[in-house]
Amino acid sequence: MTTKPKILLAEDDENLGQLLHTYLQSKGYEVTLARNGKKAFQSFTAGNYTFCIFDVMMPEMDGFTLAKEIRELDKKIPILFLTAKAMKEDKLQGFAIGADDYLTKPFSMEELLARLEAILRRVEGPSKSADEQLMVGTIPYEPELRVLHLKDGSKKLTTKENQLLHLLVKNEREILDRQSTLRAIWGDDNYFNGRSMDVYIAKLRKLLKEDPSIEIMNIHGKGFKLIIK
Amino acid sequence: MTTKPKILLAEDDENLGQLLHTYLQSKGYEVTLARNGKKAFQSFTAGNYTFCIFDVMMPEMDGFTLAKEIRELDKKIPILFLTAKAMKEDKLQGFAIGADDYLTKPFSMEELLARLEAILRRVEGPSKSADEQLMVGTIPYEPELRVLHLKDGSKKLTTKENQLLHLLVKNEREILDRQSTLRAIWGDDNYFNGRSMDVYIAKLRKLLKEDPSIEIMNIHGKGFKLIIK
DNA sequence: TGCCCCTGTTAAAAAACGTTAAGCCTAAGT
DNA sequence: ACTTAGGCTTAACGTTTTTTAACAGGGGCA
Repeated sequence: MTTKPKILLAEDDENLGQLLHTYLQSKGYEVTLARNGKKAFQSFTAGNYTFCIFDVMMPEMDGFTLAKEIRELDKKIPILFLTAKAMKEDKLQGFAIGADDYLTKPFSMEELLARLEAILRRVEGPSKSADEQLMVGTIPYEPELRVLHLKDGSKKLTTKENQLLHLLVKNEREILDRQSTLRAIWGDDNYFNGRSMDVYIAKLRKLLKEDPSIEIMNIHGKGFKLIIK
Repeated sequence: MTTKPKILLAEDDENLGQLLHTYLQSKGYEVTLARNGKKAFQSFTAGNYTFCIFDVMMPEMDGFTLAKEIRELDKKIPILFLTAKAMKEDKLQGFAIGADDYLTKPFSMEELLARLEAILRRVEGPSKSADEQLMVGTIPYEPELRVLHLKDGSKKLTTKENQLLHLLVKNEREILDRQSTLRAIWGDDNYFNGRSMDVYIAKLRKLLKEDPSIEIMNIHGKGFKLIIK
């Protein structure tokens, strides 16, 4: 099966819902967005889905109950939960085990995508590899292999260099928010991690200097933005 | 056709444990009985199981936590819980959704068997049973026999080499978390075991060098990742 | 203008990892 | 009991990666 996976997304928050919808679509998934559990359930029975993402807290029918109902119909479809931060540990535990995965709000899109793809990979077998070849300006870049193909030989990136560059590239022409980025890569946005990030921005700038049309622009007080002229 | 499924049974009650053990064996399963969660975890990492049955209440490490640790290493292995009757509803819910199934004590052997086989039937798919022949890049690898078929003869792996390689292979393209791995194979993630693991990574790298498309990549501060280019 | 906070950059310090070899333990054979 | 061999751990040393420090500009705003 090489068709793109169909994802059922149940999220009542308009903003987050739309955001996830467009993001996942841009990553090549076919997404159905349902505003509550009941609608989600209806969609589920109508369509042929390969993956579910449910917000736990929703009107009409919560993600919990929804999952239960769906498990009645399909015992093996992967379900990923989005849970509120305030959720109690012992409840979370329940999810952690049985749900295929769960994410605590707030989370980064990248994190969601990573988890999702990890699960899909397992379920579908190692048939397709996400071994994409991106371009940063004129420079070929393979994020999975952490390699940048510069004119004078290939440069292996370090973990952090790669994470940061990958984020920049995936969000080309969009502001990469300082705080979110720090939380995504460093786990915490304290002062020192911030400085560390600045150091890595400098490193990347130096690496990418070979193509003068590439610019990592600073948006004062906001973050960075990758621009290809 | 596959060989008989290997079941990991974790149950602290001697009587019930023995009973289930013999019963399941008589039904054609290969069963390993662990008396507590910690031992179960060790067994899990040592052997190649297709199914788990965990008592929720156990000394050392409860079935809950056990499942959580195991899910770090194998996202799709079916887990069936045995729960006490007195268990609270909302905790049960957690299980109900995510666990592949659960049984409330007391239950009949027949019931257990029925559920077990129901799950196995629907999971079956690409049956990854014992004595399978995996491929690491172009190198044939038999985890059960702990043998790697290199160009210049077969190499018998040591216990640790095999455990680590098996984990890497099962989690190809995914990060193998340092801590989880250490707990899984060494039982404890202290400094020295960490260094020991690094030594084994070096050994594996040397062994697998014959296929240059194989890379054991380090994710700084996180763990390792097996990548086949 | 002057001040403060944010960023740019380089270098030093610290932490994590890579690798080889020596030590230690255990189990098997004598 | 002695010896040997294999497997695992610890030590030692080298390298890489990341963080922290230090200093130098800049941007925005009173």
